Amino acid sequence: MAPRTPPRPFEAGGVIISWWRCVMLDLRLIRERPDLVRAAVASLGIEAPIDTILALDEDRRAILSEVEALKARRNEVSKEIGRLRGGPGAEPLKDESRSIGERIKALDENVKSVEGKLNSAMLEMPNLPHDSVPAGKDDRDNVVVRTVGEPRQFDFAPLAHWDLGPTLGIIDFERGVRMSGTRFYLLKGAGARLQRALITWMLDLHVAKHGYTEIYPPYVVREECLWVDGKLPKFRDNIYHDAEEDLWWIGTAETPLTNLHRDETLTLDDLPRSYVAYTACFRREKMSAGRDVRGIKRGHQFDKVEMFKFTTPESSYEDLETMVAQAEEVPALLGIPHRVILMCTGDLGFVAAKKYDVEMWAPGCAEWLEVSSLSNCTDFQARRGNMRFRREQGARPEYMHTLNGSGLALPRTLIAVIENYQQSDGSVVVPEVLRPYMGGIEVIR
RNA sequence: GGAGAGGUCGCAUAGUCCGGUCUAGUGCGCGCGACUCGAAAUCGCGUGGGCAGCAAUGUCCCGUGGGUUCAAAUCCCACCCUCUCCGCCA
Repeated sequence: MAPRTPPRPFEAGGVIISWWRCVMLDLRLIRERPDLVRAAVASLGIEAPIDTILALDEDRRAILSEVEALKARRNEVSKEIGRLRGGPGAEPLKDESRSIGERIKALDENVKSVEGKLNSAMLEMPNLPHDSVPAGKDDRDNVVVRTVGEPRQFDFAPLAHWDLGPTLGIIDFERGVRMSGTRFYLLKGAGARLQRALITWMLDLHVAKHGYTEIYPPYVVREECLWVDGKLPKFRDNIYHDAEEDLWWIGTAETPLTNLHRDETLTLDDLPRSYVAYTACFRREKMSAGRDVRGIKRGHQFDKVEMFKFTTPESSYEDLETMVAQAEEVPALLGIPHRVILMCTGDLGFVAAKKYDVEMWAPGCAEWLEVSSLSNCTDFQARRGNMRFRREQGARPEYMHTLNGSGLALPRTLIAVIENYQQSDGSVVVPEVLRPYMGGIEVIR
């Protein structure tokens, strides 16, 4: 691929003025079916500047036709001046061209300002939900699609990982906090190794069995990457940012993976493309302390194995089901109960057209832990990142569809393993599938 | 971090000094056709994208963004990226 610098989708002041224009939600759809778009957005419970967009779009097209006619005339006049080679008769033409130029300049500034506002507004437009997504207000309306596996029956009271971990010496909260503050911890000995085993095993599973290509991406990215994957503008406050170099720490491998084929036009043969990446993830998570943040469930830094797929519009929903099944294999092979939740419109968020969560049962803290979130983002990210494909040589490029899903998030999977495999004496049995990655250790004690 | 070279229509290159027949030439690749029993070779034609428009067509794009000019691939400024040498190092 040609190493070209992607234009930044904004400039100081937040006004977008690059060629990065009008490609978020298809502008034509908003223009032609505003009623439909309005209803869809309303079902998400998200505010979107649809009226602003409609007005700006109309403005833009009106100015554009005028300015293009002027430019056509100026090009003509300039050519004529060139033919005259400075001979007589050139001067009046220069005057005409000059005055046309002034009008063009004024109108161009208009266009720029209108397009800037239009692009900002378009970047605020969420993706629209698929027909198969249940209507609902919030997470209470999500649908449990299936529950797989029976919770283990304990003949003692199972402990939560925040008790088990420190006792076993595999989780150290105090020293983590001493180094880095609240919401940091460290894993130690067999605990650190168990997490590493999970990472390697999951990567191997997705590469060898599911055909994904492993990627080791950068953990810091430029701002435009976050616009492309849809983290911006919504999550600005949750992202760590190095002001000195203007680099942003990823909150998920989805961000670099989404940008993997940015500004590329692939062929149909290239699709689908499946990638899996293990990365650390960084999130500011400005939640207050409380039950939800006890233990290692929600830290500022965590590890995750992420699956990502670039695919075609006609197969993306099928691919989503496949990806969910691939994520479910992790709890299945670990022998831990899990369930699959279909998110309702009100809990879909900004970029997904359809989204499932996979949750694993943790008997110690007695809750279903979200270990994966799998989304079909349809062409939403592809439009933002100009990611296209051609069906055949010479055919018009079309936007790809992108999907992402955790192939599982780590500390939570670790929690589930520890809590499900604990024994009455406080030791933890290593699941069968992980033993080859644990140097044969069968029990952590 | 310092010094130098450079980013052109899939790839490779010409053009940039001296602004206007560059609405970007050539080769390769690719597509269609001719020749052929078939193929190679050869010959002919074609070969990007965005936006506006019912269309004809117009407009914009020579790394990105500005500026100068009647007119910018070409001149000026800033930035991004690549390469070479030096320095520094996991």
